[in-house]
Amino acid sequence: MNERPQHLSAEERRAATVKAVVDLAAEKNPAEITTTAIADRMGLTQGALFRHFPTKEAILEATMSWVGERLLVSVDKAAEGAASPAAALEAMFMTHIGFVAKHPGVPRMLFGELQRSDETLAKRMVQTMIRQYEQRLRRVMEAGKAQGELDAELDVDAAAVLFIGTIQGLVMQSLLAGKVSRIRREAPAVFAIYRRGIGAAQ
Amino acid sequence: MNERPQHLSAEERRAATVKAVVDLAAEKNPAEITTTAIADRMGLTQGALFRHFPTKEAILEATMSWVGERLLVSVDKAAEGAASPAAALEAMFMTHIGFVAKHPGVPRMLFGELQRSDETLAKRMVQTMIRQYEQRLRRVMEAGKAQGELDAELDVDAAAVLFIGTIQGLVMQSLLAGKVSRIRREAPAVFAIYRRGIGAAQ
DNA sequence: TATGCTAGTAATAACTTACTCACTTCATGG
DNA sequence: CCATGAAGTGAGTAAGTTATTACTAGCATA
Repeated sequence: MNERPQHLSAEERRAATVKAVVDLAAEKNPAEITTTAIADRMGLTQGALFRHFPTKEAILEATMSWVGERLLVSVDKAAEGAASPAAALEAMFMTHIGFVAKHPGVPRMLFGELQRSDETLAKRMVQTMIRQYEQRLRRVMEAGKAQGELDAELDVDAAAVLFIGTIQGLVMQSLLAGKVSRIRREAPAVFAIYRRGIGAAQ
Repeated sequence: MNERPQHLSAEERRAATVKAVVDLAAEKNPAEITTTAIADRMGLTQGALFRHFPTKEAILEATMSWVGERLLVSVDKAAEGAASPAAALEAMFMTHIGFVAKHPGVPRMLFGELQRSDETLAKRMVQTMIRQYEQRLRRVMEAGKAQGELDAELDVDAAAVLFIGTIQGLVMQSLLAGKVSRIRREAPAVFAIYRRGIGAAQ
């Protein structure tokens, strides 16, 4: 669990902390991630964390920032290379699923953060991120409608909600089964139904 | 917050406790529901709770049991009265959404329970409940396939996952917006897309 | 090599949590 | 009407939480 501590620069240490949080979230309830657990994972004493972050909140903020950037960037990149709006949606979906399969703790943390009753910065960061994500989805879908690939009557707001729900459903399934591997295997079939729901009539 | 305490029978007190937990979950992070918060809500001292439940875990188990019964029964009843498999699915969906709108804390608690790393009884109860739910969905969908109302090629496992994800997406949206009212308004449009995804080709 | 700075330690303060228990209050049947 | 058992009180405990701080180890460079 804990190796011998090594001197890292402040920047490296902050990055290592974020990585530790993301890793821990994959293994246990994000609500149970204590500063002690983070420090143990890094082979550090608990107090040392507060050399680099003023509060635990700040650790969560840094983690949300990391997640937001990585996820949006990779999803954007996937959409860019696609030949059509529908292909872009599928690429976004599969990239997102790949990200989640690689970092299973991420969707749990996001959902957990959204549940918090107090209005923290970390929570607002998650809200902003999801809204940006939805905006991207709506844009692609509007393009799909315009060129006739998607249903002309499609309610893009509802479709964006369902897109995210589709992923959430797969995450829930992986929690049920206790293993993340299923998520990758089941994703195509689930997306196929979604794709059919938004597509133009045959 | 707390009224004057009244003497209740053990059975009534246990029921009141479950209700307090469900209510609290609607307002705050389920992870933050402490025994003190529950007792306060009931106008009781914290120690009194342990006259009726041996542990906090037992309180959660009782709550999960309450949720499971109520949800499954009302969904079953909705499906029974439907004219066709597709109508049954829609009735189940709308009933489920109605339940969630009435008890917004419920889906959060279920998800939170699934996230727990330790194998508690409450967690296993949630797993069992969702599996039963999926089984009912699959049965209705198979009937829909058989009579040609649903796509003959439909992957019912994936469709069941997506059904639950559809609800989960709406819950997430209500967390984003901070109000539950939206969920009822947006549900029909989201279900319409889902319905289209599983329906027979035109 | 000496010096100054940064990272890390370890003890602990301040607080919260679930749970316990000796005692008190209540309500109801003989 | 009062004895008795159940429900409730409130003070307490042990364990665990974030955060603070006096001190130490390690690195870079003048």
